Amino acid sequence: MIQSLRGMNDILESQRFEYFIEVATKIAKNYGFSYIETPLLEETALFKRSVGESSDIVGKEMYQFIDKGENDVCLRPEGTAGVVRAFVQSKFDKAGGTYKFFYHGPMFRYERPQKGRLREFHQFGVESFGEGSVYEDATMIMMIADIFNALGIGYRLKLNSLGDSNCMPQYRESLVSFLDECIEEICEDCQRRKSTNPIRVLDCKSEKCQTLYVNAPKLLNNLCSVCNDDFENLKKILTSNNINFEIDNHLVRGLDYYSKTAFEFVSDNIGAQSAIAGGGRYDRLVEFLDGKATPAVGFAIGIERLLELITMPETVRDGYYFGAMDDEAVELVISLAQAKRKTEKATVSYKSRNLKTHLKNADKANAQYCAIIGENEFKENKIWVKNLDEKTEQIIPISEI
RNA sequence: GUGGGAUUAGCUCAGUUGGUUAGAGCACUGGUUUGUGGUGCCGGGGGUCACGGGUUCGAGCCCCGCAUCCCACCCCA
Repeated sequence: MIQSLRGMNDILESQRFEYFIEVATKIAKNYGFSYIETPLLEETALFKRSVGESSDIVGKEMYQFIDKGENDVCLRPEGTAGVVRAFVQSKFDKAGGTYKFFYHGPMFRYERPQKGRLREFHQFGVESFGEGSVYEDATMIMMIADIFNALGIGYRLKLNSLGDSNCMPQYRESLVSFLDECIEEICEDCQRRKSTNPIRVLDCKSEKCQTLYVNAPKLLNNLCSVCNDDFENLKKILTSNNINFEIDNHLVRGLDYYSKTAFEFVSDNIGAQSAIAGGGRYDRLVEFLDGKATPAVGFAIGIERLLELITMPETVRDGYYFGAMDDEAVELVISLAQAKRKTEKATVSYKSRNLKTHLKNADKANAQYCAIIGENEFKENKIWVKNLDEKTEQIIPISEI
């Protein structure tokens, strides 16, 4: 038997999946976002320059290969880079103004699979270009909160600010000199991080490192006045809109392009892979990808991780089930179902059955009405219709069904 | 990439110290004295015990390998 590749699943819980897309799409549109779809395959350089070569995603997790035209390409490991590429390629950066996109689709990362971590997984994401106000950051967070609330998903929101090109380099320097002082005591990973992306040491899982970093310079204490004011405003607007959050000094997003606001929504009910949404501001990325400097902010939601957390709406009976009790009436009920489908859902049994079996089948099919032609009805050109919710039934002429 | 656990029917799982023809519940399917479902009763089909080797008179059970899933690390949505 041929199996799907490791970490790549068929989507069989399609009702939950569809319902999530439906709810998230509706809310994103309410916030003024419109749908964008970009290719699954992109030039490898796109991700090297945006996500960053120091990240694990680019460093060791990409499905990368040389195609038949000798292009170095890879399956997208995340969604933002492609949207930014499309934004720049379409010259929206030069046109100016604001642009707001949402998307959903598969992402690919070659990782060891476990619960909540697949090699092909699906994200719903949103990107906003041209809006530098921190209120847009707050709006992003409120949009996610709306989506999760609509789906009945509980969460905790972690918040941090990474600073901008003004204060971040300075902070990085003081962090590196701090690391130099305790270089002998920190773990191997952190020693490597010191040169590749020092900020990431803050997120180190080693207890020993974390004990040492208690005395490390704090991001939030080193923000410039602009970043600090923005962060204060962000907290204020979230509070006044009843969004609960916790400040997490160690929240460092794993992609290199983030600056200023960084946030992560986590769930305590799905195991170790607890991040269900993450995002932040990336004001420099458009420039990195050869566009005109444009402020931007976005987020992504991991759909598979949410699926089991979604509270589905109660299913209601819907449509018709048609059946016949004698072979000679089967073709007639097929025609009736065919006509009914112009306006409603209709299923039909191709086999003649006794009434009890038809009712069972109609119930299983979750039909609202069970419409049956038996011996008597067939003679009289009538059909027996039962409302399965109200348990009422009537016999009506076939022309009236 | 590292460490640990698991894998028996479509699903959830039993299966004794290695010993005839591998079981249950659910699901599916057929019937159930007169045409009434979601909740009665009786029957039926369905298994290369993940896969490949090995030990043994004999392996679902013991050993080795491998694949996948799960858990933790790591990473992140």
